[in-house]
Amino acid sequence: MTGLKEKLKHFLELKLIDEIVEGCKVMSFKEGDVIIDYNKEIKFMPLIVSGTIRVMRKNEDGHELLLYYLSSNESCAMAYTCCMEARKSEIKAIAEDNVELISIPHEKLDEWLVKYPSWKSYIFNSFTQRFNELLKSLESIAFHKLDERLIKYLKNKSRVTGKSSILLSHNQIAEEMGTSRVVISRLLKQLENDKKLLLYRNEIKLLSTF
DNA sequence: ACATTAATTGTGT
DNA sequence: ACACAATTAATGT
Repeated sequence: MTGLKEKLKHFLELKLIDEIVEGCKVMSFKEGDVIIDYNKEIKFMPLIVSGTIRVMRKNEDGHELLLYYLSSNESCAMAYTCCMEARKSEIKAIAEDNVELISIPHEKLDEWLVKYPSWKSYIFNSFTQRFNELLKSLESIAFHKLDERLIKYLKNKSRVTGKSSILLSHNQIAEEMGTSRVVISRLLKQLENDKKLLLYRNEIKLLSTF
């Protein structure tokens, strides 16, 4: 708990940190646990202390695709919007590994927004960050640059796992990106020919040139 | 050790 | 996108 204070110090003011430590619960999740599910009321906004969370969204045709990852000191922009009006969740959040997070009661969100400038800029920053990400992927989709999206996906995956090997089948990658397996296989093959990575069964090794 | 089967990956149309 | 071939891993005998 003391280490937690240290981490928050860098971007939140002290009085706010005290309030967080006083009034907020710390929750733990194991790999694969569902933290937030579709159509559930979101009563807490998560602030990740350690571990990483995968945020998914279901399409009209029932297919799930990956929105983004959340790791240390990040929070969920989607959860925030839902919390404010106590709306039902449009997303699903799954623990990618063991996760510790602070759950912030939704009553506090408004209150802190006017009370603490650092909270306001923290929330604002995480929104613009997500917004820019979405703009970039929108651009990629508009120009059919699936290869760029795949590269970002792989980089992301290796960042959150901390490993240069990605242990997934082409099919799982395709599902998370909302495409077909064949195109992923072909793109990966090209990347392998360009000496960017090595392909094995259920494993992709990223090379230093990646 | 070998055969069978299932799952993953590669490729052409 | 689809179909099929090739490869690899898993399991049983």
